[in-house]
Amino acid sequence: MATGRTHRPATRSRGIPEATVARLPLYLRALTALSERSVPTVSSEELAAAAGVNSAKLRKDFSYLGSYGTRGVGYDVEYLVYQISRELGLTQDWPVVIVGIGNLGAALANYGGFASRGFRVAALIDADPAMTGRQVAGIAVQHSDGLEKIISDNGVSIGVITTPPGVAQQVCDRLVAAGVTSILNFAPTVLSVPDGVDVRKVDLSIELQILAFHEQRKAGEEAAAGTDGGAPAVAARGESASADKGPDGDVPAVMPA
Amino acid sequence: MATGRTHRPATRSRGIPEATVARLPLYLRALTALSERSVPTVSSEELAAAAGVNSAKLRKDFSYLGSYGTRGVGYDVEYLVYQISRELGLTQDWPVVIVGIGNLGAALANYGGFASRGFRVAALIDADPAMTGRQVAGIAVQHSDGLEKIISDNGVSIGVITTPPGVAQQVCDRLVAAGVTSILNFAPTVLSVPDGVDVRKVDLSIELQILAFHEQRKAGEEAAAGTDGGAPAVAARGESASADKGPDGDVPAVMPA
DNA sequence: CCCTGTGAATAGTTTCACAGCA
DNA sequence: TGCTGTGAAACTATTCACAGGG
Repeated sequence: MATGRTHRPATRSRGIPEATVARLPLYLRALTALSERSVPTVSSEELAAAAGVNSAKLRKDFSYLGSYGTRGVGYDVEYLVYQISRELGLTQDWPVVIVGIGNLGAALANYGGFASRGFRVAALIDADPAMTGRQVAGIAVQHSDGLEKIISDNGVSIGVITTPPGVAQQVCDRLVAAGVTSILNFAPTVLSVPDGVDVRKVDLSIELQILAFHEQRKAGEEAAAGTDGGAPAVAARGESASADKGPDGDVPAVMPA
Repeated sequence: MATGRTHRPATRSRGIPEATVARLPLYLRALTALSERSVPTVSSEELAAAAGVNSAKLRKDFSYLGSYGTRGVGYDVEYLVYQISRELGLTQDWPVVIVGIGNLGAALANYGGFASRGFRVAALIDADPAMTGRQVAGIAVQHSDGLEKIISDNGVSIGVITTPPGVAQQVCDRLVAAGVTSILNFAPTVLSVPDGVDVRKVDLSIELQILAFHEQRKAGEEAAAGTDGGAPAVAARGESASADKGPDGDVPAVMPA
């Protein structure tokens, strides 16, 4: 696996922390909303509130991009929209393919948030011949036989996998072999990819499980409180009852790896 | 708004780090697969590979749960499945409602990963009268007028929001008022909730944007043929605006695999 | 003054490396 | 001997608090 090789000489002129990168889209969305309301400038405090983070964090994040604010005033909304877009690479066009057109694939194809950023759904691909030719979100579904050609004809470097888990790895392999170097995986499987290929995963049930964990803590917390009969207290072995967890509104997206 | 508690006791007891909690579902999935293949025990090295993490991390994670392994041997698969399930609160039944039955809501309703864990879709709710009564994943969609009654009748404490962003906050408010204390939000909006309510969000376009960021770096990388000479003033100061990307070193893969 | 930008302090996470038990 | 469990070190991220420009 990862082989610890390359020990980056720590050259860090332009090294934006992962945690910051993961928040840039958040700021961008908030800024876009302000822009649509023709708000000209915004303070770190206001923008932070709109993005759901705290202002010190936001200022620190922006400091990695450069000094784009004006002391005593705030940030110019349009300028910041542009800078963040550029930093994220959204000023260019990213053709994307979605493989596996079930409900989830269709949901993604219809999702407005893609087109409004730099993403363009170049193709929808499915292995089921019955799906081929069907229109989803105004795009004709193509059969997976042509996957390689579709990738190279469209210069696709980002692929989205929304197939059943059983075929996700082989779809992934084909995507990578065809030239895709970034994959967003919705299938509940661990994908293995060669060095140089990025994978991010979104796992629907993991998020729920994390919520359940915290929910359970809450339930245990009100120890003596006789709540409704809806929640059966599971009394396993010697339980701890003390649970403490900073409730916390701003948990970033899915999970930085 | 961190308000809430000052700081946790922090000492020993039962404070499992968030990062660890977020990985437990991953381990659980890998273990479940092993269990289905009737594998009796597994070493940290093997399990880590299956879950896509490194073994030191996995052992550290497990050490927060207790000492469930056997030195020189590994972990008992069934026992660990049980322990993790219990820790995550999956040994109890979690009725869940999904609000907003578009493609995404339907995808979630059909998602097998829920039922197989402790989650049960108690109701599908939509504001569109045309959806009411329609069957999705074998469950009849109910109108949102009855939301409060559905929540309390079923003792629901976890809600999933898959509505358009414009109505997400009001749906959220109603869920919370009706007693929901954990929310999984798929709408691209920042939800505000009272203290004590957990919100996690899954944002499809954010993930793509993060990929685009790294993808852009890769593309610019070949330009950096010249060795990055002496590190410029560490301060990252100066060198403001302009200059499209002065890409440098590599960005490690998001997920070593 | 107000608000940004940022060093310094703190908190949280990962990795190392090895003691110790089956 | 082989593998877990865990302190300690290294690294990353967040928060504080204030210097300093507008």
